Amino acid sequence: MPELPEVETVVRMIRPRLEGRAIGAVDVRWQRTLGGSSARRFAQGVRGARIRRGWRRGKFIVMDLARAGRPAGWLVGHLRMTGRIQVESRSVDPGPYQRLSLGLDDGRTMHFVDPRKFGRIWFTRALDELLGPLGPEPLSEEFTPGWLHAALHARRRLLKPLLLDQTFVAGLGNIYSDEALHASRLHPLRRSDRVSAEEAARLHASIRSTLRRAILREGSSFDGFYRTPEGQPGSYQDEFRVYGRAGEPCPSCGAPIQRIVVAQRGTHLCRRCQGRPSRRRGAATLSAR
DNA sequence: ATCCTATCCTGGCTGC
DNA sequence: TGCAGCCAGGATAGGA
Repeated sequence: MPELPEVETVVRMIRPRLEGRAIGAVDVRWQRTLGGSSARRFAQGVRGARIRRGWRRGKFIVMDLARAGRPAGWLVGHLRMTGRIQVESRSVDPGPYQRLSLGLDDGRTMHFVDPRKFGRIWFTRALDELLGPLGPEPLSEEFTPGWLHAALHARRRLLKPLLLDQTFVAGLGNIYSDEALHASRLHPLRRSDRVSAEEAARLHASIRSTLRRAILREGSSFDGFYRTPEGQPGSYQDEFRVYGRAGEPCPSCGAPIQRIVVAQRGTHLCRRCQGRPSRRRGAATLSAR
């Protein structure tokens, strides 16, 4: 699923094809891709605008738009689970899952393709309404071990759902949360306010190294969905230590990887390496789906 | 404050 | 072979 490393890869690849281009024809094939906005309003916002710069915030793809050299709102995309962005010459058929297409002034077309229809593309003049709630970028200078420790103690949440919460830290999803927790030897059911400064520092380092390594590998592909805009799979799935490896031996200690369900998400861990969950009042949130 | 469930969606899988 | 039913998952809304 596209998480921070996949979205970063997409942005790096589409930037050179989109920056400087002006948007022409707007073709909306699935209304709800626009997230409630009307096709007319969307088209008015983007048609004729020029893309100045493309960048990433969390799992959002952001394109600064301009008209006559002046800022004119933003084109924002979120791939959710199965969204893809392809920039192709006009003759290339985007296939049956085409949801939205934007003509470009170099004769090419940017397609948003999304089998499961969860992805969204917005035009907005108030970028902060979309990005404002996000927590810090985990690869930014703002994200420090000290900040993480304090932030963990400001909440009383289980680690796994907290890492998935985009208002806590932006960009982690199910895969990289599991991988980072394993690398830091912390159980996904540990309570955030009971994590020591040393453990928080470990988690901080693990989140960063996992994401950086995954970016180098252009993300993870394993279910046929995620592909780079070049159409190539990423390769970080070859380095998964726990995700999707239930029953296989832990690469650190050899004990079998377990799969539990936390916050409705498949969660993978090594019980030997990652210790025990924090004791909670009442029964645990552990259910075997 | 935090948790849980349902919702949005479809392709792929399981089991009959 | 065909088909019903379940499952995955990011984000969010609403209820407990």
